[in-house]
Amino acid sequence: MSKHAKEMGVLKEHLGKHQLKFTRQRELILDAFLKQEHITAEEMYHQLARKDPHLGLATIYRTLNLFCEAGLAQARHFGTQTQYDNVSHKGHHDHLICTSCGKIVEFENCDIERLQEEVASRNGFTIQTHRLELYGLCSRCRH
Amino acid sequence: MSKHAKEMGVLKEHLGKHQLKFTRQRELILDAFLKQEHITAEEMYHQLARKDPHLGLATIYRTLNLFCEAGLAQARHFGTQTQYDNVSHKGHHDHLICTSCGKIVEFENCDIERLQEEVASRNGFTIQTHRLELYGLCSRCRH
DNA sequence: TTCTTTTTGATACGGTTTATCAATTTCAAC
DNA sequence: GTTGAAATTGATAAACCGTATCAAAAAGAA
Repeated sequence: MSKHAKEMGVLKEHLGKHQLKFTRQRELILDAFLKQEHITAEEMYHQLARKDPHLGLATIYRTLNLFCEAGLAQARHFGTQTQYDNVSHKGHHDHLICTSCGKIVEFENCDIERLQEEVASRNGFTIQTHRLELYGLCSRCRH
Repeated sequence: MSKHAKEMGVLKEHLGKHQLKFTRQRELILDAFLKQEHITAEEMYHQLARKDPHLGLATIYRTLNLFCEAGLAQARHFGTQTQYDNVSHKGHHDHLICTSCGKIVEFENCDIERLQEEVASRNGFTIQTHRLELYGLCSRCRH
């Protein structure tokens, strides 16, 4: 039984529902993806080049977008690149980002999440996921 | 006295401090920008094409970025494009986004903002801006 | 007006992501 | 296990957004 059996199951269920196929590449990419907190397609391309030198960049992009549709990943446009966040790994985490040095601090706050639910239900929405990013200066860069 | 005298003053002060010049284009773009809640460079390009067919896209980008530096605007990567938000117009607004039909509802919530400040200061950060997006199903799409 | 500095507009460019398509792989039906 | 229809892959071309470049024009102080 694989380390990522649960997520592999989520993927297979999504594939089944959409007449898509389970391939060696999709398995390989999911395994690598789940070891990360967040990663770009380019980073994953280089990382997997050792395991499979013929794995194409387009396949990485396609597969990471597939993960988003399956609810396993979440795309986040950061600067000029797209970060793919690992959603299944642990509870959702939000980001504090220093606009000067790029430092990223992850955090979780139940109170904020509860208020989000409130806002959503007040507007008739059911939340599936969310994204919260706070941009500012870290203590070092403020001086 | 123009309708946007205050913001025009903010711009002029920024220009003065940085040895930059007040131009017809900057005035034109600021006037158009302040009438919007948020806009992309491309949208503004088409919108202003009627008033000044020779206004270049590069100038729009440069000027909107200038507004960000002056604190009048705020860039936000939304989908593949960059949205420039009108900061002076009113308080920051966040988004509720339906993942099924694409409907977008804007909202503001002081309690959430206060908690954000708390999280930031606990981590030694000073917030400059933030971004909060809630993804889910609207009442119509849930059924 | 003059002269220096900044800005503009047109377009080339760079980096990221998607589209294209022939060859390959999957997988359900035999 | 073969077969065959349908989906996927890999390589690369193309699209897209935003920035850099640079000669010509405009701003603004002297």
